[in-house]
Amino acid sequence: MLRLSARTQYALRAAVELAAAPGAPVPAERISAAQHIPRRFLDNILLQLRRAGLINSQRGPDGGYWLARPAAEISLADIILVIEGVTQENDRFPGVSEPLEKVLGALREHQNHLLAEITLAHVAGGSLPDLSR
Amino acid sequence: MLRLSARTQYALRAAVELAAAPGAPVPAERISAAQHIPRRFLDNILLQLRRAGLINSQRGPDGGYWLARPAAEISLADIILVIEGVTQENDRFPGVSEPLEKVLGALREHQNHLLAEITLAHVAGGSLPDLSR
DNA sequence: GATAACCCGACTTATTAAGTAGGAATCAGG
DNA sequence: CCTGATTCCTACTTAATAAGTCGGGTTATC
Repeated sequence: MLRLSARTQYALRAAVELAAAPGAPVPAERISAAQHIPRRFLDNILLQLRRAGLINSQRGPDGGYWLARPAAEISLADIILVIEGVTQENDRFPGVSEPLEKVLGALREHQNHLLAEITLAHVAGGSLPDLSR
Repeated sequence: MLRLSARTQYALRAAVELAAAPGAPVPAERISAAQHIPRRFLDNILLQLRRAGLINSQRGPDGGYWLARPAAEISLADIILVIEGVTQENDRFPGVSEPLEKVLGALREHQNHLLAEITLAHVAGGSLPDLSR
């Protein structure tokens, strides 16, 4: 079923936190406190997001992190993809069970579609698009 | 993201196999061969399905397993629920990330809805209902 | 040069997944 | 009532993944 690892959820929450504070670098410490994310673990995650080019960072006093693109141009799928990596598994459903592939495929497609629609701006702004589609 | 354990996939495939051979008991050995499922593991899974009341069994020669209800009355969700158990986790999304809860909720709901619609008869018969909803 | 921050790889620990093992119980046919 | 086919059941093993933790290094500002 649908399952997001703690790591992925943390990444999403951290990114939303950045989306909610545009303009100035946000230190990891503040994100950690606001979202209750273990500090060292968060470092780790932010590093991964930065390496993927989704966020930027600045060291030293008044340093911190900020989004590399406008919040409206970063989708939840972007972040999940970075954290979970490409899920390259094509399980075979032999014989009579073969239609199950279509079912799972449709499910994944819908999921990807929806997550690609929703941006950090939507979430941080509290105004989500229609979720029934 | 969407992920079904090997165990769950095996359970689905085994159930479809039963749906495709109504009337007579199907021995585990045949399911194992048709679906390439490790024999002992399959035993284990079928036992779980039986205990949940989804299938029946008969020991001895000409024994085997069969569906406890018509294939049209067993949904994929029924099977997944039995194997994965109730997923009782309500992760908190504090502060600005709170709307993420709605997003994940909507995703899960759509998933459950679709999986509750599709029955073993659909899959075994190869005629799936509209998957775009 | 002190302080505030990020940077980085490696390590640890707990849980879950995926199966395996060994046999006991049951049932049909001869 | 014996044999072989089959299910039933608990427990065990092994590998992978998840979820952090650790120890320090680097960079920037004042």
